[in-house]
Formats: sequence, structure tokens, C-alpha cells
Amino acid sequence: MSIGIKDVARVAAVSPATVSRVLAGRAVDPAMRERVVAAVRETGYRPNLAARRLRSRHTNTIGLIVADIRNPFFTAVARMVEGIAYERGLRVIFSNTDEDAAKEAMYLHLMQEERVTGVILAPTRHGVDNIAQYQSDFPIVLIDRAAPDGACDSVVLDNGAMAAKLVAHLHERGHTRITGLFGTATVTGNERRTGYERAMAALGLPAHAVLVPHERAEAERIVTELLADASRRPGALIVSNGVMLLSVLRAIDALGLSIPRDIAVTSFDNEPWMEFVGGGLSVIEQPVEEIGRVAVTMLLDRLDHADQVTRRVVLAGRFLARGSGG
Amino acid sequence: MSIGIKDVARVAAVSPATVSRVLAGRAVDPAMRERVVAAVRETGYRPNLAARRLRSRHTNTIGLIVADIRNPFFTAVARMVEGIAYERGLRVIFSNTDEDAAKEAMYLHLMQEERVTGVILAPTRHGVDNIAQYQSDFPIVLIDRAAPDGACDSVVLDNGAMAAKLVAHLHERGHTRITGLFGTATVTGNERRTGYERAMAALGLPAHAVLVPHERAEAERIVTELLADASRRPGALIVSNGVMLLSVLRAIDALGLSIPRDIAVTSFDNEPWMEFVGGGLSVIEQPVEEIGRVAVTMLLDRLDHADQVTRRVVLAGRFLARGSGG
DNA sequence: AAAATACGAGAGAACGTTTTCTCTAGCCTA
DNA sequence: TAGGCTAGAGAAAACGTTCTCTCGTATTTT
Repeated sequence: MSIGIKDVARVAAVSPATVSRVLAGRAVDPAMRERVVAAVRETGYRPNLAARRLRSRHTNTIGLIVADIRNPFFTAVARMVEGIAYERGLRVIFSNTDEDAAKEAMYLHLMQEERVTGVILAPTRHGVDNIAQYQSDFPIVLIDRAAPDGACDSVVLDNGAMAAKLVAHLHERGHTRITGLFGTATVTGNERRTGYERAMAALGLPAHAVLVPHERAEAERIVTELLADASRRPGALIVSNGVMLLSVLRAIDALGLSIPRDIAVTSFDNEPWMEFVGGGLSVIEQPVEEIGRVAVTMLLDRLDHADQVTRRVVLAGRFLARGSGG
Repeated sequence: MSIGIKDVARVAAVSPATVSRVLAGRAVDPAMRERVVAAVRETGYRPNLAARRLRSRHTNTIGLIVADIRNPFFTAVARMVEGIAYERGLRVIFSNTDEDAAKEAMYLHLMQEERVTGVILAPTRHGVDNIAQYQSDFPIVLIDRAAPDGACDSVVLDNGAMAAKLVAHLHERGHTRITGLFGTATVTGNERRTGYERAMAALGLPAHAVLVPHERAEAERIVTELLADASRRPGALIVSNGVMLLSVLRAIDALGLSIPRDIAVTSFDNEPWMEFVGGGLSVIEQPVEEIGRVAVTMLLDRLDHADQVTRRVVLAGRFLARGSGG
């Protein structure tokens, strides 16, 4: 039998309502307040959040659903979101879809049942089209991957421009046979591919985009095939994200190739270890803390102004030139 | 105004209790069950979890508190715990203390208010001594770091033996001047240091253990200092975890040294990128999936048998010999 | 065939809070 | 000084479920 607000009220010789008011920081006679505070301490009372949420009809909870927790980009964003949310008195329910649309749908349903205040979501490709049905229950802010028709607030990287930056960097280093590797599963991959193709075209170079599935073994197989034949091997690679990069590195290693001697490699996403591989990998660093902060802010904003038009915040990344560009 | 169980009951022409029974999968007349299922679908009903938890008095929720989400070991464990928990119909509340005892205490209080079923915790050094006060509210299973007096169920790596394995490996490769780098903040670091010192003593070699703080810049400074002077430089390093390893690599890189030519490096924790650095880093891989599974299992076990004696499960790691041992 | 038993359904209480409503006392204004 | 107003406290309803209790019907047992 745990201690309830009534027990505290009895000890403090006040009504439960008064205890509730003290806990909520509302106007209460100072003497009474003190009695209540003392009683809370004495009894070791802990409010029951389930009861509080049920009665007050707000959960002060936001959902965070990411597509792949193994991707350190999402880990970093999650860390930021959680920190900011807690600062503002919001709890975070965290979940991971593993790029699986069914899991995504399940977690969105769960968010409905939790009656969350709002959701920050990195949607799967399939999920993007189906978020509309949840919008009526809570606002959603998309991160990393935006809804194509602006159906949703979103905060994304300027993928096209960043891809172009990688192309420019490799071109400056004298590369012309630049191949791009992009994911099949996300709009982000698409945007990066488009940016790559435009930039290549602008330089009068032939673009060669390869679509790489999310699944690891398959990804490695495709990359190995691409690089196996020395005569047809590209001079430089642009890799769409940090997870895919690992498959690329594994293939390069297995073929006994060396970066940047045999092939130049650049990528999206920055991680601590990347300075130690291939003479230091030249990469696009995403502004993860900014993404987290903007996402939470937009979500809270949307709660206050439900019928404001949707916004799409596009953030620039930072190009880190290290040695792997050749 | 959202749809409640009474609305579903009205549509299905049954009592709310019956709807509840159908949802809980209890015995109900098939015809009625069908009516209820249809009504749920028709109304788009989503149960309110706050109400359910309040009334049923169990939350089906476990708390997972880790010390450092940037450490991929914890990310991996978290992923496993979440997966297993969801399989068993448990929700996971995830939080991260950043090795901060105050944050740890706050989150443990939060777990009380959430009325969680149990908690899986990677405690800070300070936290280990204070968990007793929470044990009365919910069982706790410690991971990675055990309570010294067996006050708690725990699942840990066989740190001593694994450290000895690294020593043996380096010794086989001809190293005698082997320095160990260990964290100051955790009992885990202590155990690894002890294992290292014993193994060195057994081989008749002088042990040289260096304590490295968790804070990154400071860690890097200390390691740089250790390696700067070529004449006093150790021939091989044993690093206590993957986060510290990054500081070590940075220092080695900054000094222009090469692994394993100038210095051999071995470490605890395995991550995908480690095969590409220093000719492939030789490391101890922790059985993360096993740790997650055992932790959840022990927690559920403890719920059934509250007064069973505490258990301490010690798991072996796997040594991955790659090139960095020299 | 009668009695005992088991099963399933509904009514209503209960979970632990916050909120609404009512009331009193004190204060300000006219 | 009387009347209206305001602030703060308590009583009781309400949040949306599940659980307990009761009762009727169907099934088994003797």
C-alpha cells in the first residue's frame, strides 16, 4: 500500500486539494504550504503520474521515433532532444523502428495510446505517406526526412547543397570519375542523389548514382562488386550516410584497397573515429544539436498555434576537409 | 473529446466490462467478441494507457538508466533490452545520466513516480551506494557495474579475466612494457585494473596502471603526456573502454605515431569501425545481446521471487585478435 | 432427473489524482 | 457601515479504465 495524496493531506491536516495546489505551485497560504511540504517530506510521498495524467488530461510527454538507433546521427539527436525536453519539464518516450514501416506504425499507435503531447519522427519512406492519420491526435515534427508535400513541420539538412559540396571538393582534388552511393529507403537519400547529379551535370561530368539497400550484407556485396574491377573502378566515392560508410569501408578493406591511394572517399555524417580512417575521412557534419533544438521548439510552437501553416527548416551542414579526398 | 471504452460498448451493445475483457483477451462469447472487435475498428478506439495503469495497478514498464549514451556499448545494450522487453509486452523508459549522480537520483525518483515494474541500471560510482533506498519500490538489476556487497542482482563482464586475456595476448606478441589505462569513475574500471595487475604480476612484469578521468580533453592530455617521451613510452596499451580509446587514438594521431609500428593498442568494447584502424584493433567484445537478455530475464524473475537471494551473473567476453597487438 | 458446478455478462466500485463548485472570511469601495 | 468582490480552502465530481460481486444460464455429476 503506497502513500497517496490523502495520506499527505491527513498528516498536514489539510484537504487533498490543497496538497495538490501546493505541488502544482499555486496560491496557498504560506503556513499551510509549509505544513504540506513538511508532510510530503515526512511521508516520502511520490505522486502517481498515471493518476495525474489521467485526471489532468495532459501527459507532458513527447514521443521520439527514430529509424535506426545504430546510426550515431540519431543517437546524437536523441540525446539533444531528451536534454532539451527535460529542461522544459517534458518526458520523452523513445523508440526505434529499424527502418521497418510496420514497427513505425505500431509505435505511432502506441503514442496515441500514451496520449503524447507531440511526436518527433524520422519517418521510413513508407511512413511519410501515412502520417496524416496521426496528425489529428498530436502534432508531428519530421526530422532528417521531410514530407514531400509539406504536410508536416520538418527540420532537415540541406541535402542537395551538401552533396554538391562533396562533389566540388572531389573535383577540386582532380577527380572526375565520382560515383555516388545512396540509400533506397529514404527521401533523404533521394535528395542527396539529386544534389549529386545536378552538381556533376553542372561540371559537365557524367553522374553515376548507385542505389544501396539498407541491409548490411547486401550493401557490402553491391559495393564490392562496384569496386572489384580495377579498370572500371571509380576514382572517388560519395557515401550517403555513416552506416552505409561502414559497408563501403569493409568492401574496400576486403579488396585490399587503400584510401585515398586507390580510391577517394567522402561521406555524410561525422563521428569521432572518422579522423583515424583513410588518412582522416572528409565528411559533412550535421548540426545535430541544432536539429534537436529546432525540432523541440517547433513542436512546442505548434502546440500553441495549431493552425499555423507548416514550416520546413533547412539547416546547413559543415564540411570537414580531411585527407580522404585524395 | 476522444473515444472511450464506453463508446465502444454502446456501439457493440455490450457492457464496458465486456469490451475490457475482449481487449485483455479473456473468455468472452465469440459472437460478442466479434461485435466488440468490429466496434473497436469502427470507432478507431485507442485505450488510454494512463487510465489502464492507474486502475490495474501495474504499468508493464521497466526503466533503463545508462551512464553514457555516447558509449556504443550502452547503445547496443539499450537496443537489446528494448527489443526483448517489447517482445514480452513491456514498455521501456529510457534515460541517460551522463555519469552524473544527481541526474541518476532524479531519474530514479522519476521511476518511482512512474511506478515502474523494475529498473535496469548502469550506476555511477556514487549511485552504487544509494540504490538500497529504491529497492523497496521496485527491483533493480545492475548492468556493467555491480554493487560491491551483492546488494543487488547484477550482470557483468568477467572484467578481470578479460583484462588478463589482453595482457596474455600482448605478452605472446613479445611485449613486456604494457601500460593499462583505466577509468576513475567506475567499479568496472577497478576490476579491469586489478585483473591487469594480477596478470602482469603472474608474468613477472611490472604493472603500470594509469587512471584516466571520464572528461575527454583531460583524458587526451594525460595520454599525450604518457606517450610523448619516446624513451619512456610503453610498448603496448590496454584501454578500459571504447570511449577512452578515442582519446587514446587522438593522442597517438596527434603525436604522429602509428599502430602497431610505434605502439600496440588493445581495448575493451568492439565497434564496427575498429577493424579499420591501426591495422584492425584487437579488442574484447562484450556479449551485449546476452547482457540485455539476462538483465531483462533476471528482472522478471525477481518480480516472481522477490525474496530470493541476489544473483550475480558474470559473462565472458570474446577476444578478437586483429593486427593492433603488434 | 435433480443438484452441483462452471462460465460468462453486467452493474457499480475503485484506482489516485486534479478540477470544479461552493462557501467563508477578509478587503475594498461607495 | 453595508454591499460587493476576491482569494483561498474544502467537498465532491470527474478522468477512463479494470476489478469485484452478483446473477443467470448452461453443463456436468451423481
